[in-house]
Amino acid sequence: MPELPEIEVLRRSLEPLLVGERIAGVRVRNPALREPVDRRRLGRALRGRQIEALRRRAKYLLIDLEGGRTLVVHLGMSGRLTLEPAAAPAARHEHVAFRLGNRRRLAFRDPRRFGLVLALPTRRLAADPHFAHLGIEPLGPELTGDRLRRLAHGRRGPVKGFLMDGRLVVGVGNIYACEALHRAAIHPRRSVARIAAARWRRLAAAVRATLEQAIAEGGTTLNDFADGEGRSGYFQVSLRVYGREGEPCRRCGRPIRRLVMAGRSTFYCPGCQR
DNA sequence: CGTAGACCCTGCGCGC
DNA sequence: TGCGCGCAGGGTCTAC
Repeated sequence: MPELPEIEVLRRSLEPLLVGERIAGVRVRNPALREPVDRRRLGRALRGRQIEALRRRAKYLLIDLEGGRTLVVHLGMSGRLTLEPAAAPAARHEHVAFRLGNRRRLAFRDPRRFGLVLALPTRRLAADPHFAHLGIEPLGPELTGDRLRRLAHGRRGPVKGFLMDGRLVVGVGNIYACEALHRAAIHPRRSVARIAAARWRRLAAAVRATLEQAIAEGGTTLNDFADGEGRSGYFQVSLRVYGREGEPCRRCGRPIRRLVMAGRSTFYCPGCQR
């Protein structure tokens, strides 16, 4: 499921279905996620409380409850969060389930268990270690070419790693880093020390446009979600380079290449990315 | 300090 | 058909 657009699409689709509902109970089948789930704390923080709002910070989904509590969910690499009929049997890897009052349950499924489920006091979210170090939101007004240029000051590494560093800019994962760099015509290996102001502006615009387009296209899977199928939206997104090794660049026709950076597949066009 | 690599874990598709 | 390998959208920690 997860890069920022997928979480944002999930947030928008769940919001009308969850706001006003009450969490009747929490069931933890397997607490061994990225951090161990504390059954008692989670149950005590959530049980009986009504859901007031759904927010997002970086790739974290924030479910605000009455009484100043927030349910924090991170999907890791393989997490899904879906609404199921209460009577439906639990799917494989459904590690946590939130029983709702409307004969449904909110099911957290995550085969690889890189995800996260915890409850925090709403007012202490920003200071919590999970959030305190996070960088700027790429869809907000903070993301400008000038801001990126200043963030890069004193750094030398490749621009792809810079984009994916959540302490600087949040929400840009491996797929959309590749996509945004192609849109901006910048080579993923280019050092941030060798990017001038105009190129930074191009990159900021490309990141924003890439994420916004993915959200718009992901929105078409909303109905899937409401049906409880929880299908990924990736197959709908028109990717320019990711997963297209050997196929022609849609801009210049040269074959897309794949290389490995920091252990992650990186796709780019050798013809038009400099 | 900034950066690269290992690691956490399961499932899937591929070549043999 | 079965097996081993490489790969997968995230984040954190350690070692240089």
